[in-house]
Amino acid sequence: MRISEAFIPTLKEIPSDATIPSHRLMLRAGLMRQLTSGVYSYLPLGWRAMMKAMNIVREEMNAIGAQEFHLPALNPESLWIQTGRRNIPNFIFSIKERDLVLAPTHEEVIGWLASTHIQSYKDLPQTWYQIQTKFRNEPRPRSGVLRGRQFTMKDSYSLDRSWEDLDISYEKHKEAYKRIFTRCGLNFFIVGASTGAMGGTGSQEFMIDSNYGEDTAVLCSQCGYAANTEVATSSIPPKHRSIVSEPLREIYTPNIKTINELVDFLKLDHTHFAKALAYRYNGSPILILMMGNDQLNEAKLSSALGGGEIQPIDPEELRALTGADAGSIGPVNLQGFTIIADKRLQNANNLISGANRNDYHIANIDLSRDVPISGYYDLRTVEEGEPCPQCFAPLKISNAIELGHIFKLGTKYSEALNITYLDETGKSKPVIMGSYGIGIERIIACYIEQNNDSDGIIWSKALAPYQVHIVALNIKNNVTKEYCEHLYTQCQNAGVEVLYDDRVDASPGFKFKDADLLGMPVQVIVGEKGLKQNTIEVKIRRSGERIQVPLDATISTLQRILSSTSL
RNA sequence: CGGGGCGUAGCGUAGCCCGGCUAGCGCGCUUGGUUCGGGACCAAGAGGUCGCGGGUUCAAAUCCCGCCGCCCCGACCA
Repeated sequence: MRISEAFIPTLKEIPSDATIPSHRLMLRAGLMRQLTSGVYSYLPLGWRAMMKAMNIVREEMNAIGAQEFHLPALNPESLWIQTGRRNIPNFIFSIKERDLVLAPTHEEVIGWLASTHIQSYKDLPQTWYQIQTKFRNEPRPRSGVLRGRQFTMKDSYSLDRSWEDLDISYEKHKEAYKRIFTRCGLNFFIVGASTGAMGGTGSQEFMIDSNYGEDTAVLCSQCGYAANTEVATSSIPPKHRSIVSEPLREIYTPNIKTINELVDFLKLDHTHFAKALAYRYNGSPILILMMGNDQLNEAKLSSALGGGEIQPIDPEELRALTGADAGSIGPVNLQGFTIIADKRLQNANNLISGANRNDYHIANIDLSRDVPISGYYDLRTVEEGEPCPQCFAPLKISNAIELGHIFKLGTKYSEALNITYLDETGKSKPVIMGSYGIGIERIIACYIEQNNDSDGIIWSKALAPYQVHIVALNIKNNVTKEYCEHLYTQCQNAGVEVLYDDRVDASPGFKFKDADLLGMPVQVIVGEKGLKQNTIEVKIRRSGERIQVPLDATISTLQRILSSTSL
C-alpha cells in the first residue's frame, strides 16, 4: 500500500480522552476512531491487525475440529426469557420496534440449533464457533477497546455426551487458546475463575498482567498456583478453638465502629473479633461473619449462596432490623436473619462481636453454642503475602486483563432449552455443554500494552498490518524514487506485505516518526546517501538494529529477516 | 447508579473565577516558493451554531436553570 493513497490518519498529539498506552497508540497510529462511548470504527490499518488476530484464532479453532458458523446478532427476546437471562442487569440491548434483542453472547442460539438438530449420540460430539460482533449494555465502557458496548468475540461451544467428554473438549480448547495467545506474542497466564452468571461447574481465564486490568489475580511464583481473586484461597490458619468457652458478657465500647478501633480499645489482636456484615439475598436478610479484618468477597458470597442477587442492607433498614448501626451489629439473639460465617471461623469460640445495641459488644461468643450458623463457607478475599494453598510460599497479587475465558457449562442451558439426545439404549439425556470466548479487540490492545515504546507500537510479524515499511526519504530525488518503486514492486511480487511511504510532501523526519509510530517489524530506509554507495538501510523496529544492505541483496535480506522467528 | 472532571475550527488548547470578543495560539489543511537522514522554513489564505435549550443583562464563550454527550474513580462486568 502506498501511504500517499492510504487512509492512515496518524496523530502527533496525544488525544486527551485516552489514558492508557494501547488506547493512545491505537488512536495515534490511525488504527481506529471512537464513534460514541464504547463503540469504535476500525480503520484500514487496525482492521488488518484484527484480521491477523482472527485468522490465527480461526486456524487454531479449525485445528481442534471446530466448525465455523455465523449466527445472528438479532435474537427473539423469548429465547432469552426461556433461559432466564433476559433481565440480567446491564447485559442486553433491546430493539424498540420489535420483540428482538441484540445478542450479548450465543449460548441461546447455539442451544436452539442443538435442540432442534441434535438427536442421537451419533450426532455428538460437536464443537461450533464463530467470530462475531457482540453487543452488551455496559454501564461504563472504558480503556479504549478493552471494555466496549460493541466488540468482536470468538465464541465457541462444545456439545458432548458426557462429563468425561466435556473434559476432553475443554482441554482441547485450553491447548488451542495457549497456542493462539502464544502465536499472537502475548505474555499471558491462566487462572482458575468464577463461573459467575454464566453458570456451570468450572472455568479458567487467560489473562495478562496489567495495571489497567479490571480483574485481580492471585499468583504463586513457587508452584504456579494462579486464581482470580473471586475464587482464590490461601493457607491462612483458621481461628483455633479455646478449650474453655467463657460465659457471654456484654462490654461497653463507646463510639467504637470499626474492627481497628476495637483492636486499639481492647488491646486485643483482630483475630478475637467477628465482623458482622448485613446483606439481602434474593430479598431476605442475611448476616455474614468474617474474622477480624478479613475482607468479604462478594463474588464468593454470591456463589456460596447458589447465585442470585446480593446487596448490602442500607443503614436505616439495618437499624430497623437489628436495633443498631453497622458498627454494633452481631449474631447473638438476632432475629429474622440467616447467619453464615467464613470458614476461618468454623466452630470458633470466645469471639467478640456487636451486641445489636449501639456502643456495646458481646464477648465470649461461641459460634456452636450461641449462634444458629446455617453454614461455613470460604468468603474471604486473599491478601498479598498470605501462604499459597498448595506450597505455602507467599502469594502475589496482580491486576489483570482478561483475554479469554473457558467454561464447563454442564447442563444449565440443555435443561432450559431442552437440548437432549438419545443414548445407545434409547434413553433421553441432556447434552453436556461448554462455552469458550476470546475478545479479539483485547488481543490487539493487550498486545500493544505489552509491545510499545516511547516512539510507538512494536508489531510482531504475526499481528503486523504490514511486514515491511519502505521509507523513501526524498521522493523528489529521481534515483531514490526509481529504486523505491522497484523495491515496492519486488516486495509485492515476492508476497511480502509492504507499506510504502511515497509521500512527496513529508520530510524525512516526519516519515521516520510515522514509521516508528506505526511500528511495522522491518523498515527499509532509502536515501540518496546510501544509494550513492549502492546500499539501503534495514532497521528492525523492535531492537532498533540497523543493517546496511547492498541493493542487489535487498529482497533476499528481507526474506531472510522475515523468516526468522525472533520477529 | 454514586463521586469527580470536561465540552471553544479536523486535533491539542487559551479565554470563563472577575460579562465588554471583532474568540487567541500551536499542529493540521489550501496556494506559491525554498528545503530534504529524525515531527523543515518563508509568504499568502480557508476554516468557529464557543455541546443543546431557556433565562438574567444595554451586552453572555463568560452568570443562572434544565438537558445532552464524553472521560476518570467507584459499583457492576457473560
